[in-house]
Amino acid sequence: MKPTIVLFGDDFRLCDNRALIWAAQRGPVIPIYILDDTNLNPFPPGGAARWWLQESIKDLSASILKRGTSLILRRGDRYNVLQDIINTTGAITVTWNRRYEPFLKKQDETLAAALSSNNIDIKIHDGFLLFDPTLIHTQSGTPYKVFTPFSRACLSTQAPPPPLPAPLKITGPSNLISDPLESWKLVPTTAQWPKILATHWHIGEIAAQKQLKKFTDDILSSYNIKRDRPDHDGTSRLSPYLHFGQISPQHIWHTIHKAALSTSISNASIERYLLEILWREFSWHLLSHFPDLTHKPLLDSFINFPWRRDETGVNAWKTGQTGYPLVDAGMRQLWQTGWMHNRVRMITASFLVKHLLIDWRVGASWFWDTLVDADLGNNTGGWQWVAGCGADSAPYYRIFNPVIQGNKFDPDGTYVRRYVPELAKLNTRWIHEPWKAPLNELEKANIVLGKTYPIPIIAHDKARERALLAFSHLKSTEVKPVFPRKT
DNA sequence: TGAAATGTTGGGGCG
DNA sequence: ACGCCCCAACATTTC
Repeated sequence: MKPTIVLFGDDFRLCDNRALIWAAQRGPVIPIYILDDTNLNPFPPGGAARWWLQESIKDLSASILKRGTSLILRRGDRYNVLQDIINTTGAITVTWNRRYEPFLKKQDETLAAALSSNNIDIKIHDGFLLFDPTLIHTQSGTPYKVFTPFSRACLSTQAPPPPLPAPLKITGPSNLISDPLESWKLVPTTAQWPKILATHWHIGEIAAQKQLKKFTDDILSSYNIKRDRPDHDGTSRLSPYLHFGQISPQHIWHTIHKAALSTSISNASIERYLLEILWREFSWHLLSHFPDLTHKPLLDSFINFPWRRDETGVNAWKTGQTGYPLVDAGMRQLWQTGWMHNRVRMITASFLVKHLLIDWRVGASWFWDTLVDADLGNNTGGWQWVAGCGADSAPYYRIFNPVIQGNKFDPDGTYVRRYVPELAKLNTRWIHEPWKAPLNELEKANIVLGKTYPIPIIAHDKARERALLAFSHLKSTEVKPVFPRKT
């Protein structure tokens, strides 16, 4: 029996890895990960993601080794590398799980065509999304551009297949050359930040499953209430695992449904979480249908929007020095931990786009570089949503007030105090608006505004007024709202 | 999965 | 008993 080459991509798992499981059932397997940085990928993984990638490769290597063979690491053009392996092993079949990042998708299609023309059998499996984007569409056959009907369509179609167990044994040739992972230099060896990130995360397939269990056991029951509270650990924190395929969305989907049956978890929490998973699905389906969305607004009216250029403002935003405690806490959480609470993502993004009138792509690219869960579908969808130029997105006049949001979702200031320690001693009354605190209150807390903590780089009411004016010019060309159809 | 402005209501103080 | 003002609480509309 000739070996089957399993080409790993964004699927660093054995469990429910359909390409791997399919190959292992047929016979010998050559699992391989190819780092292809010879190409012109417009969205190569950023710093934080490269760190997670490196750790994921280590984890996958170890677990494949336990099952009986080795993960082969190679760097270079994917076609050339595969041809080399094919020539030395006599393999005639290559399999992988489908990818959806526009550039990678195209690259995979080219690869499949090239190998096929050399009489290599290609078998492509699914597992990154719950539903096939070509199968979820409106009655007229067009992609959904509004979330609610999209989610309804997902929920009323055939349920995703249950996850498959990991292959017990993987056999394969053991004489293949593999690069030492260190030689790829995915992460700078001298930098401090990877060490700091490492204190916040456990990476790997087992870690992903543990996190899912922790979520369903301890967090899910109050998800509906706590998911908006950055001061609580109320979210799933599964995003990086999901992005790197250390857990499949099918696995999550079925686990959540099981939890809904066997425990007293409220329907509201279950439904809320499933909707969040479907937002991911929505973003990816849209990106799959409109591959330009990574750099082009869905709404044409935004194409010539006069975004401001403001190096100083962008820098204050990136480093968490805007003078708005909640915004700064979020941006610092991002830098320190490679992750930011979802509500705070909306608030910080809104601040950049609406208060500072900076192009959403500037923010998207910073998130892309710093998030361990940097995910082209979610990131693109999220930023277009905030900017108001995407599908079913926030209207232009929805401008988050960081003070109100802070009082509402971080009422004790716990989150701000954690990430903006220079404000830690400030009375809760002023924690989200230190510029209004009486001088003696600031003194008591050892704060000198403008020295130990910045004065707001822009006044909220002025910024709001300016944004409303700027965005209101779009109105005339805005897409008209859809009215209910006559039946 | 906003916020601010504007409108409405109703209870209490008071002449 | 009544009208009037004030204003908080809530509702609606506007950005």
